[in-house]
Amino acid sequence: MVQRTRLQDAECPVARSLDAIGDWWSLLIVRDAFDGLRRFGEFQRNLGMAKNILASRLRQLVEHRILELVPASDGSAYQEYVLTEKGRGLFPLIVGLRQWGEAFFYQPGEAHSVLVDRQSGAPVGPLQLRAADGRVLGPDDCVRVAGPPPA
Amino acid sequence: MVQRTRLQDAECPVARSLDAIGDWWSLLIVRDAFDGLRRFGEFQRNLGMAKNILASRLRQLVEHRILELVPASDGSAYQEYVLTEKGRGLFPLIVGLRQWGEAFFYQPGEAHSVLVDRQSGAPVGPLQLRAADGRVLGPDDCVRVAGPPPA
DNA sequence: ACAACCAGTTTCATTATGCAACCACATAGG
DNA sequence: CCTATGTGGTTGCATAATGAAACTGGTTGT
Repeated sequence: MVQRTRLQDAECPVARSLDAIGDWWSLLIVRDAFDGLRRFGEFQRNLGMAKNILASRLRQLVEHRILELVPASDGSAYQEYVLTEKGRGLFPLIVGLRQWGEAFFYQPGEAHSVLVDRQSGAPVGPLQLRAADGRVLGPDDCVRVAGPPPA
Repeated sequence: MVQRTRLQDAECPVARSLDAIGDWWSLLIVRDAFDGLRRFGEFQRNLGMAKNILASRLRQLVEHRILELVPASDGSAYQEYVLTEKGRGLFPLIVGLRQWGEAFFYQPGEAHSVLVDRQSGAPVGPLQLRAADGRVLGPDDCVRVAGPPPA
């Protein structure tokens, strides 16, 4: 079992998120879930990870309501792990990881899988943060400020 | 030292990214760096983590060229850790973690820090992935496809 | 010169990870 | 019905990562 709330600093949403998915395997499992994997064995074969660790991570992800167990879609007596709404909320994060990896870990011309828009078949654009008026914001355009005192 | 390339699956950019920043502390250090922290002691006090672990993480982050060491800005003989361009590229990821945390780990009305646009002072909008034509894309609007065979 | 501070390293105990073997139940074949 | 195989785990044990605390060596303030 993974420790929780290691931070005095848990009023920061980033820390709370990392507490749930901050270990090495969890996001890879979630990535595979976005790719349509559902069964214990599928995750295990695709990730090549130890079964006990996978079992433990899946348990955590279910506890955190990122995945949920549903009856198998093929009619067998087994169960499947599927993303909840909360789990699907991780989509921008997975895309962020992917785009950062693409930008900084590949030689120009080195092959890797790409994310494409289903409708056009064209690669997706970069993740963007925008201000209320539509300006795209970079790191220097933002500040973190203390939460509003409870109105 | 942390193991590298644990995955047969390293042709996936998500896996390469996680190999660099997939442990618990690294992204919190990067978050603090975005907030302007630069010195060993600042990170250590703010995160409350063991000094040996912090030293090891900072070393990794420097090796990965996410942080770099520069002479201290206050003129002292010490050094400071600052984000490189690659490190600054993690901005959308940190924002993604923050927004996911805000959306799913707080009760309505529970206080937390917020990210605001410097110019307007208003909270930033949600991270968005867009298609080439500007449509906002969700998880179901995208597919991962194998990288183009080297043209 | 001396005390406090800064940025670590070292040592050692605790915890997590990973491999391999094992096991219960489900399904498939004969 | 009986057996063989696949699925989805658990258990035990070795190894690796983590963490707390003490220690160190250079720096700074007085």
